Amino acid sequence: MVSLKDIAKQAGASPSTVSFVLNGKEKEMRISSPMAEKIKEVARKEGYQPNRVAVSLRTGKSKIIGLMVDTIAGSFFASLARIIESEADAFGYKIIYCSTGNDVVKGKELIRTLHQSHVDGYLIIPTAGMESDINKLMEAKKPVVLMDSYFAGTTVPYVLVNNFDGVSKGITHLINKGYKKICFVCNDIPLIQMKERIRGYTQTLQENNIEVNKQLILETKYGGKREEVVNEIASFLAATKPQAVMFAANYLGVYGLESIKQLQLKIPEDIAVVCFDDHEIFNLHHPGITSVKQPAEEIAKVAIDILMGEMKVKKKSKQQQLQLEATIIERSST
Amino acid sequence: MVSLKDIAKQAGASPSTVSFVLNGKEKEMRISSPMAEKIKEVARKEGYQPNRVAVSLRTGKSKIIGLMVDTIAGSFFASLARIIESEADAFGYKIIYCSTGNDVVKGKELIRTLHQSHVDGYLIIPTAGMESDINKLMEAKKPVVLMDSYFAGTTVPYVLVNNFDGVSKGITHLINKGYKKICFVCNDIPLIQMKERIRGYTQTLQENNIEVNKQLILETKYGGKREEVVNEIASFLAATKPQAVMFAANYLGVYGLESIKQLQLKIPEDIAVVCFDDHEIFNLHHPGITSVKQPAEEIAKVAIDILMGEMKVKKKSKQQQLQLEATIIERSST
DNA sequence: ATCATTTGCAAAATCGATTTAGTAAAACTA
DNA sequence: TAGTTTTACTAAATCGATTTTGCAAATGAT
Repeated sequence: MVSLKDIAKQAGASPSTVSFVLNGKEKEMRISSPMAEKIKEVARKEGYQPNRVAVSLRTGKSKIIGLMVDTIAGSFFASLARIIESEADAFGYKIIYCSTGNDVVKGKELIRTLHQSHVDGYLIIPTAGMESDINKLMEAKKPVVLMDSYFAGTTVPYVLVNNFDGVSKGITHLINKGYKKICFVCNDIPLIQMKERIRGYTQTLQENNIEVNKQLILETKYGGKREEVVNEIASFLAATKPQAVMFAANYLGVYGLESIKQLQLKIPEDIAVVCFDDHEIFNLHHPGITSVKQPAEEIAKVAIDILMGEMKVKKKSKQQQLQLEATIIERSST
Repeated sequence: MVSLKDIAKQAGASPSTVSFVLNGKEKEMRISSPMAEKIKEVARKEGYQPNRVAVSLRTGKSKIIGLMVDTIAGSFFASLARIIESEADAFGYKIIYCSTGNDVVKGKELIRTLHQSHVDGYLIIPTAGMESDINKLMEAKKPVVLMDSYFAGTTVPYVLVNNFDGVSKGITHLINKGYKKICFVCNDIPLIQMKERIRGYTQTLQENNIEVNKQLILETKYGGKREEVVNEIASFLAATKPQAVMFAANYLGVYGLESIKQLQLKIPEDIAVVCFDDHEIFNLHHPGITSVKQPAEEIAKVAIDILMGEMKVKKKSKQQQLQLEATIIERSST
């Protein structure tokens, strides 16, 4: 690899002069234009590329953003990742992905690794138990933006869908279609977004003068085996016999469809279905499954914007904590 | 951040001594055990973590592997990524993901960025036009392993499914079920794996004494809009009226199911379906779609193994270029 | 003509580790 | 006891950039 020193030697200049010129400080450092031209010429000819590791060591900046997610396989992540990558690229930043696999210990380790690797900023989809680590990052003045969830009462910036309103839209849609006995299937993730979704369910029913029956809420174990969850949902639906069901997450919807298939129920005749968070499968399924779609692209864009503000790459956004609107996609399941 | 120098000061030793001890070279450098213990004690107490950037600059090693894929959203990638990450972790390596979005220019840029970031090794799912860049990496003696595809006639190590045999298994399965008029839907990616899949189709038919009719092969444009491809497949199937169809990639299968839905054909009564490369949707679909599953986990493991061999982290694998067996998953579509 | 500025660049310090070369003191040898 | 070897470290060079300080030569002011 050709180094700055090599360029200096070839151009008959000192390394400092070369650095000034190639970093656009020739005016400021009053380098003569013949000298500057010579240096640029040599650098171009030799295809000089600065050693990012050296730059990072000296400047303390890596131009890299760490993106931590629970699982890299999810479809929500997939839609986020593409946008985040291209948005970051526009600011000259690269992304390092890593997944915690919903393992707190691994999450802590990863934060440490990213920290050691001197990433300039963090985009995190937090899992339970990460609050303290994230607070440490904040104390260390590291730019952090959370996505998909957040911790109540902190000043950590976040961007996520309005979970309460999203579920409310789904439930309202069902009520408007005439369904009264509506089940809700969620999981036991101890994060705020799930609480919000449950609140969206109960409160919307109340507002429509429908009595809330706790028996109609199923809280499945998060991380449970697919088969077990499918069976759990099946027996729940068999026992409660609702007119409609709303699933609180797309994977629950996918599992739920399997349960419904098992029970040989017809959608929407025997049971209407709505799911929070869209999935390709819902579109392809026969009949199509009505779902509440998260504004993934917008979330990604806003998150990067806030982060760039924190990193002083652009001017700071006024709003650091916000919830974006979900939209309902009507298909044939309701 | 606490640095090696700080530890040295606190322990009353020189930075070099601290470095020796913390890198397990105390014997070799005959550091006295009281001194060594003191240093370890201080390092532990202060929670010292070496600055990876500095280490990387000095040693030229980053303990990072670059993983380049065409798109991060694909399900094949999702299954690969998890395994690759955990396998690499076992060797103390981290993964940087990046996606080319099937853009040759972006791919070239990314290789340069990774190179500048001093990644120790490359795992690449190559796209058309990357051959020269990959050859350059090989010339520079960089450890590279290709996945999912390869370039004929080069010595670049690769791991992928046996595409020929995989398709052959699918077609054989259809023939055994009694289907004779079998269509094949593929795309125009100019990569070897697609050629192999087409060869798998034609050759298997021939071996079973079924005449190959070029009219029964549809080559869709890769990267075409979903709707257009769906319509293209629909009119193709309407025109050819086959007893069975095999799709050469899982996204084609997904699109194809939509086409079939459009045509209001019943699976498998009106048309039997097999797809190369499994997808969650095929399991959930009613009826389930028979597919040929790639051994994604094995591919990931073997790729990492070869790469570690190249990087001299473990002893070199004997075989550097290999194709793994696909397995057929029988569902109700055939 | 003399002193003060400005110009144009180079020297050297720095980031935080690793690694080679060097060096007192202790131990051993003859 | 003088010379050699071993022990137990430390000093300094190094990786490749950035950035502060320094310093002749040219220019300007009086």
